[in-house]
Amino acid sequence: MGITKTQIFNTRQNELAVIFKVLSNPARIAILQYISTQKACICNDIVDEIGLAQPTISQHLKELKSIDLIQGEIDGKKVCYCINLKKWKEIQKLLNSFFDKTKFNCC
Amino acid sequence: MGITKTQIFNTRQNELAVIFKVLSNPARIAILQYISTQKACICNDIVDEIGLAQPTISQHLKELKSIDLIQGEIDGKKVCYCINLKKWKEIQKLLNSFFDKTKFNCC
DNA sequence: TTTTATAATCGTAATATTGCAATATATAAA
DNA sequence: TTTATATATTGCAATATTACGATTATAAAA
Repeated sequence: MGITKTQIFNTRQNELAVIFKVLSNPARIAILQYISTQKACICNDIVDEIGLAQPTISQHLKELKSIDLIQGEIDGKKVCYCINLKKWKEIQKLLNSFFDKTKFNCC
Repeated sequence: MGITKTQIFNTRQNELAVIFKVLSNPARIAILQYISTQKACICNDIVDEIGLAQPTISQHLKELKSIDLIQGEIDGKKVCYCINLKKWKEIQKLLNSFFDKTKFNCC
């Protein structure tokens, strides 16, 4: 088939899967790391920094935005991308909760 | 194209992406949660528990095994799947390190 | 207004993922 | 040995993802 059967899982499970999916690409990991190291709100040097074409980067940024992990502020003809600190910490907490709640009663 | 350009990213970035990819499916999340709630080393009631066909579950288990997140011990004609506690904690630490190292100097 | 620069969107090719039926394998029970 | 049960593997159809060229939209600069 090719389509994930989200209907048979609960909201939390699907939510976790979506977050993990957004993070499941090295380009998006690299973009997040790069954005976070910039002192000023540096924008599409991302294209120069990462070795991918501009439409590709733009698409990855869109996916990161889809879960609010980053925000883009328009600054003239440039767009300034920043990590959404609130969401970032929220997600970290959510993932830790997943890892902590999974118990090891077995073997 | 359709292929991720892993060559242009570093080992850590690719490693993180692979871990996130394995976790990026609600069936695999559900399997991990189910395995972890079982007191005894219960095996493939997983198929009955999750609403997916046996070959599909088998494939998901294989992917979870690919990063050593679970282990399967053969017990007669059954196989007993358990979470690999060591790896589990290792991955949690790795993800936290990723989340912690990402700074917020921006906006 | 025209040009230039920046970033988003569209369309598409290559490849990956999801899920399942059919089949294979392996072990236990009869 | 035969049969039944549990799990893995194979092959395939449907769909998703990745990447990029071409194009479009927007705004600053000339």
